[in-house]
Amino acid sequence: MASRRAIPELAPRKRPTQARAQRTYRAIVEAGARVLERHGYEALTTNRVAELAGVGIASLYEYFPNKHALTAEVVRHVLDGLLAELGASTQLITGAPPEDAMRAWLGAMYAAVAKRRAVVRVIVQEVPFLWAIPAVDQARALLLALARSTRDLDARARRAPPLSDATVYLLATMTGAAVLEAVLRPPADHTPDELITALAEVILRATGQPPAPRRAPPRRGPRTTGARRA
Amino acid sequence: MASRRAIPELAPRKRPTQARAQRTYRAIVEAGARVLERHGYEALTTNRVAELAGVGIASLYEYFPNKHALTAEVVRHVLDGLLAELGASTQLITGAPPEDAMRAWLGAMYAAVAKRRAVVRVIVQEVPFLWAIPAVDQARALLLALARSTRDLDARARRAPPLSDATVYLLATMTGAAVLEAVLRPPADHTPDELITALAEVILRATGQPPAPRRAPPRRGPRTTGARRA
DNA sequence: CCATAATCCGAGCAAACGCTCGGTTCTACT
DNA sequence: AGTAGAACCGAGCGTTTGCTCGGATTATGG
Repeated sequence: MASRRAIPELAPRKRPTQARAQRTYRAIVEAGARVLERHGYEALTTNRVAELAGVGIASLYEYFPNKHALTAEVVRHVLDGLLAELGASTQLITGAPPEDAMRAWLGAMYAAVAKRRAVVRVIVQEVPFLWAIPAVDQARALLLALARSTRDLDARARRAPPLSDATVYLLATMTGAAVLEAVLRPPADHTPDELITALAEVILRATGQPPAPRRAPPRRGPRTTGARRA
Repeated sequence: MASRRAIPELAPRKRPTQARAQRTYRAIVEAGARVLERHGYEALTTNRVAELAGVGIASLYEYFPNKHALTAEVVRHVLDGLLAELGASTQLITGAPPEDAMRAWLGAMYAAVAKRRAVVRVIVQEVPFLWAIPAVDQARALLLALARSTRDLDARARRAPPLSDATVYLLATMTGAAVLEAVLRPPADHTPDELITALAEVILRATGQPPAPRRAPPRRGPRTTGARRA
Protein backbone atom coordinates (compact mmCIF):
# COMPACT_ATOMS: atom_id res chain seq x y z
CA MET A 1 0.00 0.00 0.00
CA ALA A 2 2.52 2.58 -1.01
CA SER A 3 1.62 5.29 -3.49
CA ARG A 4 -1.98 6.27 -4.09
CA ARG A 5 -2.99 9.19 -6.27
CA ALA A 6 -3.08 12.45 -4.30
CA ILE A 7 -6.25 14.54 -4.42
CA PRO A 8 -5.29 18.03 -5.56
CA GLU A 9 -6.49 21.23 -3.97
CA LEU A 10 -9.21 22.54 -6.29
CA ALA A 11 -10.65 25.62 -4.58
CA PRO A 12 -9.48 29.11 -5.58
CA ARG A 13 -7.13 30.79 -3.12
CA LYS A 14 -9.14 33.97 -2.80
CA ARG A 15 -11.87 35.92 -4.58
CA PRO A 16 -11.11 39.29 -6.18
CA THR A 17 -12.92 42.20 -4.55
CA GLN A 18 -11.82 45.27 -6.47
CA ALA A 19 -13.06 45.85 -10.02
CA ARG A 20 -9.57 45.73 -11.47
CA ALA A 21 -8.95 42.42 -9.75
CA GLN A 22 -12.19 41.00 -11.09
CA ARG A 23 -11.12 41.84 -14.61
CA THR A 24 -7.83 40.08 -13.99
CA TYR A 25 -9.59 37.04 -12.60
CA ARG A 26 -11.94 36.80 -15.54
CA ALA A 27 -9.10 37.31 -17.99
CA ILE A 28 -7.21 34.43 -16.44
CA VAL A 29 -10.16 32.03 -16.49
CA GLU A 30 -11.08 32.94 -20.04
CA ALA A 31 -7.50 32.61 -21.20
CA GLY A 32 -7.47 29.18 -19.60
CA ALA A 33 -10.56 28.20 -21.53
CA ARG A 34 -9.01 29.43 -24.75
CA VAL A 35 -5.82 27.48 -24.23
CA LEU A 36 -7.82 24.38 -23.40
CA GLU A 37 -9.98 24.85 -26.47
CA ARG A 38 -7.16 25.54 -28.88
CA HIS A 39 -4.28 23.43 -27.64
CA GLY A 40 -5.56 20.85 -25.17
CA TYR A 41 -4.89 20.09 -21.54
CA GLU A 42 -1.23 19.30 -21.97
CA ALA A 43 -0.66 22.84 -23.22
CA LEU A 44 -2.45 24.36 -20.25
CA THR A 45 0.64 25.64 -18.43
CA THR A 46 0.36 28.38 -15.87
CA ASN A 47 2.93 30.57 -17.61
CA ARG A 48 1.10 30.28 -20.92
CA VAL A 49 -2.28 31.13 -19.43
CA ALA A 50 -0.89 34.16 -17.64
CA GLU A 51 0.78 35.39 -20.80
CA LEU A 52 -2.36 34.97 -22.92
CA ALA A 53 -4.40 36.69 -20.24
CA GLY A 54 -1.96 39.56 -20.31
CA VAL A 55 -1.13 39.34 -16.61
CA GLY A 56 1.99 38.43 -14.70
CA ILE A 57 2.45 34.82 -13.63
CA ALA A 58 2.46 35.88 -9.99
CA SER A 59 -0.97 37.46 -10.37
CA LEU A 60 -2.31 34.10 -11.41
CA TYR A 61 -0.98 32.56 -8.22
CA GLU A 62 -2.67 35.34 -6.23
CA TYR A 63 -5.97 33.70 -7.01
CA PHE A 64 -5.18 30.05 -7.63
CA PRO A 65 -3.06 27.96 -5.29
CA ASN A 66 -1.96 25.68 -8.13
CA LYS A 67 -2.60 24.57 -11.67
CA HIS A 68 -5.36 22.15 -10.70
CA ALA A 69 -7.43 24.86 -9.04
CA LEU A 70 -7.12 26.97 -12.15
CA THR A 71 -8.26 24.08 -14.32
CA ALA A 72 -11.20 23.38 -12.05
CA GLU A 73 -12.32 26.99 -12.28
CA VAL A 74 -12.05 26.97 -16.06
CA VAL A 75 -14.19 23.86 -16.18
CA ARG A 76 -16.73 25.44 -13.88
CA HIS A 77 -16.84 28.51 -16.08
CA VAL A 78 -17.52 26.55 -19.25
CA LEU A 79 -20.09 24.37 -17.53
CA ASP A 80 -21.85 27.44 -16.17
CA GLY A 81 -22.25 28.86 -19.63
CA LEU A 82 -23.57 25.59 -20.95
CA LEU A 83 -26.11 25.12 -18.18
CA ALA A 84 -27.26 28.72 -18.45
CA GLU A 85 -27.95 28.32 -22.13
CA LEU A 86 -29.71 25.05 -21.50
CA GLY A 87 -31.82 26.57 -18.77
CA ALA A 88 -32.91 29.38 -21.06
CA SER A 89 -33.95 26.87 -23.71
CA THR A 90 -35.92 24.89 -21.16
CA GLN A 91 -38.17 27.89 -20.54
CA LEU A 92 -39.21 27.94 -24.17
CA ILE A 93 -40.56 24.42 -24.37
CA THR A 94 -42.54 23.89 -21.18
CA GLY A 95 -46.06 22.99 -22.12
CA ALA A 96 -45.39 21.72 -25.65
CA PRO A 97 -46.74 18.30 -26.61
CA PRO A 98 -44.34 15.66 -25.24
CA GLU A 99 -43.03 14.53 -28.56
CA ASP A 100 -42.11 17.98 -29.80
CA ALA A 101 -40.79 18.91 -26.37
CA MET A 102 -38.43 15.95 -26.40
CA ARG A 103 -37.06 16.80 -29.81
CA ALA A 104 -36.70 20.46 -28.89
CA TRP A 105 -34.92 19.67 -25.65
CA LEU A 106 -32.49 17.32 -27.36
CA GLY A 107 -31.92 19.88 -30.08
CA ALA A 108 -31.13 22.55 -27.51
CA MET A 109 -28.74 20.22 -25.75
CA TYR A 110 -27.02 19.37 -28.99
CA ALA A 111 -26.73 23.00 -30.00
CA ALA A 112 -25.35 24.08 -26.65
CA VAL A 113 -22.67 21.42 -26.69
CA ALA A 114 -21.89 21.88 -30.37
CA LYS A 115 -21.22 25.56 -29.85
CA ARG A 116 -18.48 24.60 -27.39
CA ARG A 117 -17.37 21.50 -29.22
CA ALA A 118 -13.61 21.93 -28.92
CA VAL A 119 -13.38 22.91 -25.29
CA VAL A 120 -15.94 20.33 -24.22
CA ARG A 121 -13.97 17.67 -26.03
CA VAL A 122 -10.84 18.53 -24.14
CA ILE A 123 -12.62 18.73 -20.82
CA VAL A 124 -14.33 15.37 -20.98
CA GLN A 125 -11.48 13.52 -22.61
CA GLU A 126 -8.35 15.01 -21.12
CA VAL A 127 -8.84 16.59 -17.71
CA PRO A 128 -7.59 13.86 -15.36
CA PHE A 129 -9.47 14.87 -12.22
CA LEU A 130 -12.71 15.93 -13.87
CA TRP A 131 -14.89 13.94 -11.49
CA ALA A 132 -13.23 15.45 -8.46
CA ILE A 133 -14.52 18.89 -9.45
CA PRO A 134 -17.64 19.64 -7.40
CA ALA A 135 -19.31 21.63 -10.19
CA VAL A 136 -19.30 18.57 -12.42
CA ASP A 137 -21.11 16.40 -9.93
CA GLN A 138 -23.54 19.19 -9.22
CA ALA A 139 -24.38 19.54 -12.89
CA ARG A 140 -24.98 15.81 -13.17
CA ALA A 141 -27.21 15.81 -10.12
CA LEU A 142 -29.15 18.75 -11.50
CA LEU A 143 -29.84 17.08 -14.82
CA LEU A 144 -30.81 13.84 -13.10
CA ALA A 145 -33.22 15.69 -10.85
CA LEU A 146 -34.75 17.35 -13.89
CA ALA A 147 -35.20 13.98 -15.55
CA ARG A 148 -36.86 12.56 -12.46
CA SER A 149 -39.30 15.41 -12.10
CA THR A 150 -40.18 15.18 -15.78
CA ARG A 151 -40.81 11.49 -15.25
CA ASP A 152 -43.15 12.26 -12.37
CA LEU A 153 -45.09 14.92 -14.23
CA ASP A 154 -45.39 12.69 -17.24
CA ALA A 155 -46.51 9.67 -15.25
CA ARG A 156 -49.20 11.69 -13.55
CA ALA A 157 -50.41 13.19 -16.83
CA ARG A 158 -50.60 9.82 -18.50
CA ARG A 159 -51.96 8.07 -15.41
CA ALA A 160 -49.35 5.39 -15.92
CA PRO A 161 -47.04 3.85 -13.32
CA PRO A 162 -43.81 5.88 -13.22
CA LEU A 163 -40.55 4.45 -14.47
CA SER A 164 -38.15 3.12 -11.86
CA ASP A 165 -35.39 5.39 -10.61
CA ALA A 166 -32.81 3.10 -12.14
CA THR A 167 -34.43 3.41 -15.54
CA VAL A 168 -34.56 7.19 -15.34
CA TYR A 169 -30.93 7.28 -14.25
CA LEU A 170 -30.01 5.12 -17.20
CA LEU A 171 -31.98 7.13 -19.72
CA ALA A 172 -30.55 10.41 -18.48
CA THR A 173 -27.01 9.07 -18.56
CA MET A 174 -27.39 7.49 -21.96
CA THR A 175 -28.97 10.57 -23.44
CA GLY A 176 -26.16 12.77 -22.26
CA ALA A 177 -23.61 10.34 -23.59
CA ALA A 178 -25.37 10.08 -26.94
CA VAL A 179 -25.47 13.84 -27.42
CA LEU A 180 -21.83 14.15 -26.46
CA GLU A 181 -20.92 11.37 -28.82
CA ALA A 182 -22.91 12.88 -31.68
CA VAL A 183 -21.14 16.19 -31.24
CA LEU A 184 -17.62 15.01 -30.54
CA ARG A 185 -17.41 12.12 -32.97
CA PRO A 186 -20.14 12.78 -35.54
CA PRO A 187 -20.69 9.59 -37.54
CA ALA A 188 -20.08 10.17 -41.24
CA ASP A 189 -23.29 8.56 -42.41
CA HIS A 190 -25.92 10.28 -40.27
CA THR A 191 -26.84 13.94 -40.03
CA PRO A 192 -27.29 15.50 -36.60
CA ASP A 193 -30.99 15.96 -37.23
CA GLU A 194 -31.36 12.34 -38.12
CA LEU A 195 -29.60 11.36 -34.93
CA ILE A 196 -31.70 13.64 -32.77
CA THR A 197 -34.90 12.33 -34.29
CA ALA A 198 -33.80 8.75 -33.77
CA LEU A 199 -32.75 9.54 -30.22
CA ALA A 200 -36.09 11.13 -29.38
CA GLU A 201 -37.83 8.09 -30.80
CA VAL A 202 -35.71 5.69 -28.77
CA ILE A 203 -36.38 7.57 -25.56
CA LEU A 204 -40.09 7.85 -26.12
CA ARG A 205 -40.37 4.19 -26.95
CA ALA A 206 -38.27 3.21 -23.95
CA THR A 207 -40.54 5.24 -21.69
CA GLY A 208 -43.58 3.45 -23.00
CA GLN A 209 -44.92 6.19 -25.24
CA PRO A 210 -46.90 5.12 -28.34
CA PRO A 211 -44.54 4.58 -31.28
CA ALA A 212 -46.04 7.64 -33.01
CA PRO A 213 -47.03 6.90 -36.60
CA ARG A 214 -44.69 8.79 -38.93
CA ARG A 215 -45.37 12.48 -38.79
CA ALA A 216 -45.95 14.81 -41.73
CA PRO A 217 -43.05 15.38 -44.16
CA PRO A 218 -40.56 17.96 -42.88
CA ARG A 219 -41.81 21.43 -43.76
CA ARG A 220 -38.21 22.53 -43.12
CA GLY A 221 -37.02 21.08 -39.81
CA PRO A 222 -36.48 23.30 -36.76
CA ARG A 223 -32.86 24.37 -37.18
CA THR A 224 -31.13 22.78 -34.27
CA THR A 225 -27.73 22.55 -35.86
CA GLY A 226 -25.60 23.76 -38.69
CA ALA A 227 -25.73 21.76 -41.88
CA ARG A 228 -23.37 18.88 -42.31
CA ARG A 229 -21.83 18.08 -45.72
CA ALA A 230 -22.76 20.93 -48.10
CA MET B 1 -4.00 30.04 -38.62
CA ALA B 2 -0.94 29.59 -36.50
CA SER B 3 -0.66 26.70 -34.09
CA ARG B 4 -2.80 23.62 -34.52
CA ARG B 5 -2.36 20.54 -32.40
CA ALA B 6 0.27 18.24 -33.89
CA ILE B 7 -0.69 14.66 -34.53
CA PRO B 8 1.86 12.49 -32.75
CA GLU B 9 3.55 9.49 -34.28
CA LEU B 10 1.74 6.49 -32.84
CA ALA B 11 3.22 3.47 -34.57
CA PRO B 12 5.95 1.41 -32.87
CA ARG B 13 9.45 1.96 -34.24
CA LYS B 14 10.15 -1.70 -34.87
CA ARG B 15 8.93 -5.13 -33.88
CA PRO B 16 11.13 -7.42 -31.80
CA THR B 17 12.20 -10.58 -33.63
CA GLN B 18 14.34 -12.49 -31.16
CA ALA B 19 12.73 -14.16 -28.17
CA ARG B 20 14.66 -12.06 -25.70
CA ALA B 21 13.52 -8.92 -27.42
CA GLN B 22 9.92 -10.05 -27.36
CA ARG B 23 10.11 -10.48 -23.62
CA THR B 24 11.49 -6.98 -23.32
CA TYR B 25 8.74 -5.59 -25.51
CA ARG B 26 6.01 -7.28 -23.52
CA ALA B 27 7.56 -6.19 -20.25
CA ILE B 28 7.53 -2.59 -21.40
CA VAL B 29 3.92 -2.64 -22.55
CA GLU B 30 2.74 -4.39 -19.42
CA ALA B 31 4.68 -2.02 -17.21
CA GLY B 32 3.03 0.83 -19.06
CA ALA B 33 -0.39 -0.63 -18.36
CA ARG B 34 0.48 -1.01 -14.69
CA VAL B 35 1.62 2.58 -14.35
CA LEU B 36 -1.50 3.78 -16.11
CA GLU B 37 -3.68 1.66 -13.87
CA ARG B 38 -2.00 2.60 -10.63
CA HIS B 39 -0.95 6.20 -11.09
CA GLY B 40 -2.72 7.69 -14.10
CA TYR B 41 -1.59 9.14 -17.38
CA GLU B 42 0.35 12.02 -15.89
CA ALA B 43 2.61 9.54 -14.14
CA LEU B 44 3.27 7.60 -17.33
CA THR B 45 6.83 8.80 -17.90
CA THR B 46 9.18 6.87 -20.10
CA ASN B 47 11.83 6.58 -17.42
CA ARG B 48 9.33 5.23 -14.94
CA VAL B 49 7.95 2.64 -17.33
CA ALA B 50 11.42 1.45 -18.25
CA GLU B 51 12.40 1.14 -14.61
CA LEU B 52 9.25 -0.79 -13.68
CA ALA B 53 9.75 -3.05 -16.68
CA GLY B 54 13.29 -3.71 -15.51
CA VAL B 55 14.91 -2.54 -18.74
CA GLY B 56 17.10 0.38 -19.66
CA ILE B 57 15.46 3.56 -20.87
CA ALA B 58 17.30 3.26 -24.17
CA SER B 59 15.77 -0.16 -24.76
CA LEU B 60 12.33 1.40 -24.58
CA TYR B 61 13.31 3.82 -27.29
CA GLU B 62 14.51 0.91 -29.43
CA TYR B 63 10.89 -0.02 -29.92
CA PHE B 64 8.93 3.16 -29.48
CA PRO B 65 9.81 6.43 -31.20
CA ASN B 66 8.24 8.48 -28.42
CA LYS B 67 5.97 8.46 -25.42
CA HIS B 68 2.79 8.66 -27.48
CA ALA B 69 3.58 5.54 -29.44
CA LEU B 70 4.17 3.70 -26.18
CA THR B 71 0.85 4.90 -24.81
CA ALA B 72 -0.96 3.86 -27.98
CA GLU B 73 0.48 0.38 -27.75
CA VAL B 74 -0.52 0.08 -24.10
CA VAL B 75 -4.06 1.08 -25.00
CA ARG B 76 -4.11 -1.44 -27.83
CA HIS B 77 -2.92 -4.14 -25.44
CA VAL B 78 -5.65 -3.46 -22.89
CA LEU B 79 -8.30 -3.21 -25.59
CA ASP B 80 -7.17 -6.50 -27.07
CA GLY B 81 -7.65 -8.27 -23.77
CA LEU B 82 -11.06 -6.77 -23.32
CA LEU B 83 -12.30 -7.69 -26.79
CA ALA B 84 -10.90 -11.18 -26.50
CA GLU B 85 -12.79 -11.77 -23.29
CA LEU B 86 -15.92 -10.31 -24.81
CA GLY B 87 -15.58 -12.49 -27.88
CA ALA B 88 -15.29 -15.61 -25.74
CA SER B 89 -18.44 -14.67 -23.86
CA THR B 90 -20.31 -14.11 -27.09
CA GLN B 91 -19.79 -17.72 -28.06
CA LEU B 92 -21.63 -18.87 -24.98
CA ILE B 93 -24.88 -17.08 -25.61
CA THR B 94 -25.64 -17.55 -29.30
CA GLY B 95 -29.01 -19.17 -29.62
CA ALA B 96 -30.43 -18.24 -26.25
CA PRO B 97 -33.86 -16.57 -26.12
CA PRO B 98 -33.39 -12.90 -26.96
CA GLU B 99 -34.23 -11.57 -23.54
CA ASP B 100 -31.77 -13.78 -21.71
CA ALA B 101 -29.20 -13.24 -24.42
CA MET B 102 -29.40 -9.49 -24.00
CA ARG B 103 -28.98 -9.68 -20.26
CA ALA B 104 -26.12 -12.14 -20.59
CA TRP B 105 -24.34 -10.00 -23.16
CA LEU B 106 -24.65 -6.90 -21.05
CA GLY B 107 -23.48 -8.82 -18.02
CA ALA B 108 -20.43 -10.04 -19.88
CA MET B 109 -19.67 -6.54 -21.06
CA TYR B 110 -20.01 -5.20 -17.55
CA ALA B 111 -17.82 -7.91 -16.09
CA ALA B 112 -15.10 -7.45 -18.70
CA VAL B 113 -14.90 -3.73 -18.10
CA ALA B 114 -15.23 -4.03 -14.33
CA LYS B 115 -12.27 -6.38 -14.19
CA ARG B 116 -10.13 -3.62 -15.74
CA ARG B 117 -11.90 -0.75 -14.00
CA ALA B 118 -8.89 1.32 -13.03
CA VAL B 119 -6.96 1.16 -16.26
CA VAL B 120 -10.08 1.66 -18.38
CA ARG B 121 -10.94 4.72 -16.35
CA VAL B 122 -7.59 6.28 -17.01
CA ILE B 123 -7.67 5.39 -20.69
CA VAL B 124 -11.06 6.88 -21.46
CA GLN B 125 -10.73 9.89 -19.20
CA GLU B 126 -7.11 10.92 -19.45
CA VAL B 127 -5.38 9.81 -22.64
CA PRO B 128 -5.49 12.99 -24.74
CA PHE B 129 -5.21 11.45 -28.19
CA LEU B 130 -7.32 8.35 -27.57
CA TRP B 131 -9.37 8.79 -30.73
CA ALA B 132 -6.32 9.08 -32.89
CA ILE B 133 -5.35 5.50 -31.99
CA PRO B 134 -6.41 3.22 -34.83
CA ALA B 135 -7.20 0.29 -32.53
CA VAL B 136 -9.85 2.34 -30.76
CA ASP B 137 -11.72 3.15 -33.93
CA GLN B 138 -11.42 -0.43 -35.06
CA ALA B 139 -12.94 -1.69 -31.84
CA ARG B 140 -15.84 0.73 -32.20
CA ALA B 141 -16.45 -0.31 -35.78
CA LEU B 142 -16.38 -3.95 -34.75
CA LEU B 143 -18.97 -3.52 -32.03
CA LEU B 144 -21.17 -1.47 -34.33
CA ALA B 145 -20.99 -4.14 -37.01
CA LEU B 146 -21.96 -6.74 -34.43
CA ALA B 147 -24.95 -4.65 -33.41
CA ARG B 148 -26.04 -4.27 -37.01
CA SER B 149 -25.83 -7.94 -37.78
CA THR B 150 -27.77 -8.76 -34.63
CA ARG B 151 -30.40 -6.30 -35.74
CA ASP B 152 -30.65 -8.02 -39.12
CA LEU B 153 -30.92 -11.49 -37.64
CA ASP B 154 -33.49 -10.35 -35.17
CA ALA B 155 -35.59 -8.52 -37.74
CA ARG B 156 -35.63 -11.59 -39.96
CA ALA B 157 -36.58 -13.87 -37.08
CA ARG B 158 -39.41 -11.63 -35.95
CA ARG B 159 -40.53 -10.82 -39.50
CA ALA B 160 -40.53 -7.15 -38.50
CA PRO B 161 -39.05 -4.20 -40.40
CA PRO B 162 -35.45 -3.68 -39.26
CA LEU B 163 -34.44 -0.66 -37.22
CA SER B 164 -32.77 2.19 -39.07
CA ASP B 165 -28.99 2.36 -39.11
CA ALA B 166 -29.10 5.57 -37.14
CA THR B 167 -31.11 3.89 -34.40
CA VAL B 168 -28.74 0.96 -34.20
CA TYR B 169 -25.80 3.32 -34.05
CA LEU B 170 -27.44 5.20 -31.23
CA LEU B 171 -28.35 2.13 -29.26
CA ALA B 172 -24.87 0.67 -29.59
CA THR B 173 -23.24 3.93 -28.55
CA MET B 174 -25.58 4.49 -25.65
CA THR B 175 -25.21 0.96 -24.41
CA GLY B 176 -21.46 1.22 -24.37
CA ALA B 177 -21.63 4.52 -22.58
CA ALA B 178 -24.09 3.19 -20.02
CA VAL B 179 -21.91 0.20 -19.17
CA LEU B 180 -18.84 2.39 -18.87
CA GLU B 181 -20.73 4.80 -16.69
CA ALA B 182 -22.07 2.06 -14.46
CA VAL B 183 -18.58 0.70 -13.92
CA LEU B 184 -16.63 3.92 -13.59
CA ARG B 185 -19.08 5.97 -11.58
CA PRO B 186 -21.40 3.42 -9.96
CA PRO B 187 -24.45 5.27 -8.61
CA ALA B 188 -24.82 4.81 -4.89
CA ASP B 189 -28.48 3.85 -4.98
CA HIS B 190 -28.55 1.13 -7.62
CA THR B 191 -26.82 -2.23 -7.72
CA PRO B 192 -25.06 -3.29 -10.91
CA ASP B 193 -27.57 -6.08 -11.43
CA GLU B 194 -30.40 -3.65 -11.13
CA LEU B 195 -28.79 -1.41 -13.71
CA ILE B 196 -28.14 -4.22 -16.13
CA THR B 197 -31.70 -5.43 -15.86
CA ALA B 198 -33.04 -1.93 -16.44
CA LEU B 199 -30.67 -1.45 -19.35
CA ALA B 200 -31.77 -4.68 -21.00
CA GLU B 201 -35.35 -3.63 -20.58
CA VAL B 202 -34.75 -0.22 -22.10
CA ILE B 203 -33.01 -1.69 -25.12
CA LEU B 204 -35.64 -4.33 -25.72
CA ARG B 205 -38.41 -1.80 -25.47
CA ALA B 206 -36.62 0.63 -27.73
CA THR B 207 -36.21 -2.10 -30.33
CA GLY B 208 -39.90 -2.82 -30.26
CA GLN B 209 -39.80 -6.05 -28.28
CA PRO B 210 -42.88 -6.87 -26.16
CA PRO B 211 -42.49 -5.29 -22.69
CA ALA B 212 -42.15 -8.77 -21.21
CA PRO B 213 -44.48 -9.27 -18.22
CA ARG B 214 -42.34 -9.58 -15.07
CA ARG B 215 -40.45 -12.80 -15.11
CA ALA B 216 -40.31 -15.40 -12.34
CA PRO B 217 -38.49 -14.45 -9.11
CA PRO B 218 -34.70 -14.77 -9.46
CA ARG B 219 -33.63 -18.33 -8.78
CA ARG B 220 -30.18 -16.85 -8.11
CA GLY B 221 -29.21 -14.50 -10.92
CA PRO B 222 -26.37 -15.35 -13.30
CA ARG B 223 -23.41 -13.87 -11.45
CA THR B 224 -22.28 -11.06 -13.66
CA THR B 225 -20.64 -8.93 -10.99
CA GLY B 226 -19.29 -8.87 -7.51
CA ALA B 227 -21.69 -7.83 -4.78
CA ARG B 228 -21.94 -4.14 -3.94
CA ARG B 229 -22.40 -3.02 -0.32
CA ALA B 230 -22.39 -6.22 1.77
C1' DC C 1 34.66 -19.78 -34.70
C1' DC C 2 34.06 -15.39 -36.15
C1' DA C 3 31.84 -11.44 -38.27
C1' DT C 4 27.73 -9.06 -38.48
C1' DA C 5 23.63 -7.63 -36.76
C1' DA C 6 20.37 -7.35 -33.12
C1' DT C 7 19.69 -6.00 -28.55
C1' DC C 8 20.60 -3.70 -24.39
C1' DC C 9 22.32 0.01 -21.45
C1' DG C 10 22.59 4.41 -18.15
C1' DA C 11 24.68 8.94 -17.65
C1' DG C 12 23.22 13.10 -18.77
C1' DC C 13 21.53 17.14 -22.03
C1' DA C 14 18.35 20.70 -23.28
C1' DA C 15 13.96 22.24 -22.49
C1' DA C 16 9.97 22.95 -19.94
C1' DC C 17 7.52 22.86 -15.88
C1' DG C 18 5.09 24.67 -11.42
C1' DC C 19 5.71 27.94 -8.36
C1' DT C 20 8.20 31.61 -4.99
C1' DC C 21 10.52 35.73 -3.85
C1' DG C 22 11.07 40.43 -2.97
C1' DG C 23 9.43 44.09 -4.34
C1' DT C 24 6.61 48.08 -6.96
C1' DT C 25 2.10 50.16 -8.06
C1' DC C 26 -2.51 51.16 -7.32
C1' DT C 27 -6.94 51.82 -4.46
C1' DA C 28 -9.85 52.69 -0.48
C1' DC C 29 -10.54 55.03 3.52
C1' DT C 30 -9.78 58.21 7.08
C1' DA D 1 -2.72 63.91 2.21
C1' DG D 2 -1.33 59.95 4.08
C1' DT D 3 -1.31 55.18 4.91
C1' DA D 4 -2.65 50.33 5.05
C1' DG D 5 -3.45 46.77 2.37
C1' DA D 6 -4.97 44.88 -2.04
C1' DA D 7 -3.27 43.92 -6.48
C1' DC D 8 0.31 43.24 -9.55
C1' DC D 9 4.83 41.82 -11.40
C1' DG D 10 8.87 38.99 -13.81
C1' DA D 11 13.37 36.93 -12.97
C1' DG D 12 14.60 32.75 -11.85
C1' DC D 13 14.78 28.41 -8.42
C1' DG D 14 14.65 23.57 -8.21
C1' DT D 15 12.83 19.72 -10.40
C1' DT D 16 11.30 16.77 -13.92
C1' DT D 17 10.67 15.53 -18.50
C1' DG D 18 11.43 13.21 -23.13
C1' DC D 19 14.99 11.59 -25.41
C1' DT D 20 20.16 10.81 -27.39
C1' DC D 21 24.74 9.27 -27.30
C1' DG D 22 28.47 6.11 -27.56
C1' DG D 23 29.38 1.96 -26.44
C1' DA D 24 28.85 -2.91 -24.15
C1' DT D 25 26.70 -7.42 -24.63
C1' DT D 26 24.40 -11.23 -26.82
C1' DA D 27 22.49 -13.94 -30.60
C1' DT D 28 22.73 -15.57 -35.69
C1' DG D 29 24.43 -17.92 -39.63
C1' DG D 30 28.14 -18.74 -42.74
